[in-house]
Amino acid sequence: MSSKTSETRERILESAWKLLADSQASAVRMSDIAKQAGISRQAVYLHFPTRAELLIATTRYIDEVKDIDARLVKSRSASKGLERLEAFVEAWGNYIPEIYGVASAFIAMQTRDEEAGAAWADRMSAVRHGCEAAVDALARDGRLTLSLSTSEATDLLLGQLSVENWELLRHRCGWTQARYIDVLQQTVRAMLVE
Amino acid sequence: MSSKTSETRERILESAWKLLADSQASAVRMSDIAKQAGISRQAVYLHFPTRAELLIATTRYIDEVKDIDARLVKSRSASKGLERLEAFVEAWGNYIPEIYGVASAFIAMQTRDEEAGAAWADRMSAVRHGCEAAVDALARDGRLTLSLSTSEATDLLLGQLSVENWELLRHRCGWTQARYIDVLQQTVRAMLVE
DNA sequence: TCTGTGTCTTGACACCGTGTCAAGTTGACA
DNA sequence: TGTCAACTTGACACGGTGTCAAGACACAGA
Repeated sequence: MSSKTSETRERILESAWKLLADSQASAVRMSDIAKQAGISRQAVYLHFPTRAELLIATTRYIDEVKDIDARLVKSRSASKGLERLEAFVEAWGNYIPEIYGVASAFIAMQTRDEEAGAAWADRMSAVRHGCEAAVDALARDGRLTLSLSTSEATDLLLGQLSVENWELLRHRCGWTQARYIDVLQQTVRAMLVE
Repeated sequence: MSSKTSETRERILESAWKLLADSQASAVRMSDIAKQAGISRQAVYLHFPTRAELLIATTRYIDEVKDIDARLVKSRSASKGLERLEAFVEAWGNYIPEIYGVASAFIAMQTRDEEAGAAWADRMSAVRHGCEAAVDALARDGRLTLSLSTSEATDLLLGQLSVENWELLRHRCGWTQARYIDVLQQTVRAMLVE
């Protein structure tokens, strides 16, 4: 029964999401996810061939449920570069908490697992495109800092908006989410805008 | 024979350093290090109880050989805050390549290994002190951006000077080391200096 | 020269997590 | 009633860390 299949599949994805969200990411094992979903460990492998593929499917699932595209509309439709940049920082910066669990599982995994590394790199390249679009819009307005090429500015922005930087400020340094967004907008503006 | 002991110990540290420097950090196993040092895997455990302790000892060894303290003298002796900040960015930014191998082994390990996590956090707190000193000097000169507290400015600087950010720019984005230093000095100045 | 001690070797093993395999159960549907 | 797909149980291989025991070897001091 295909509805039964996708029901179980969804329960696995929900379980993975939940566990990754509240525990230390890489401490979540396949058996934990199975237990949470109320099925056997082997049943998980009937739906997802490897841990990496399960993580990949989980991010896609979150993107769907949390509607990443809708969050980016405001940024995409901004007419001025500066406006676009600030909307992008806000949208992505507020999306990081949603995916942080899965993200840190990927980050922990990417050193040992080729597939996970590729999947995460792919995801980051999508973020990079967002950064690039904002930087390009800024350059078109003639407001990009002169000493930076658009590609360098994009790289810097990507680093600023990295999950690792978010983790540092929010978790290790105890910033609030609101302050994180505020300061990042201000910082990025100081860095990139003439 | 204590001279023999420390000779082997040093050979292990050298081997760990070399392997971590040229391969993907977390792919380096205890047995690889043993082979490189020309001894058995078990002999490594006679000198270092765990992989984490070996990594810790390796960073200390590198600090000694590469004389981290000497590199920070210029920054510490700067009279103006801005001068201190730039010297610090240069010193630490140029030190990262030396320790990158071990650093990424720590970063990969910290999620699963409590001890490694603590050791790396400890190391980072030393860097934070350096950041803090630069920020304080800036504040004393009245040149710290008004919208930031000194602790926030310190956190931002730490993020900017993180190994993860260095890796992003140098490895994933292909920046040269010289450009990395240049741009970072400029960026950090734009972010923090009034 | 004998003996003790510290360093290292070989080889075995426990543990943990991932992924595989085989045989059996259950429930829905024709 | 028989078939098929989804799931279960239980076993196992693999790779990496860390432990343990028995023995080789060299060098010290009596």
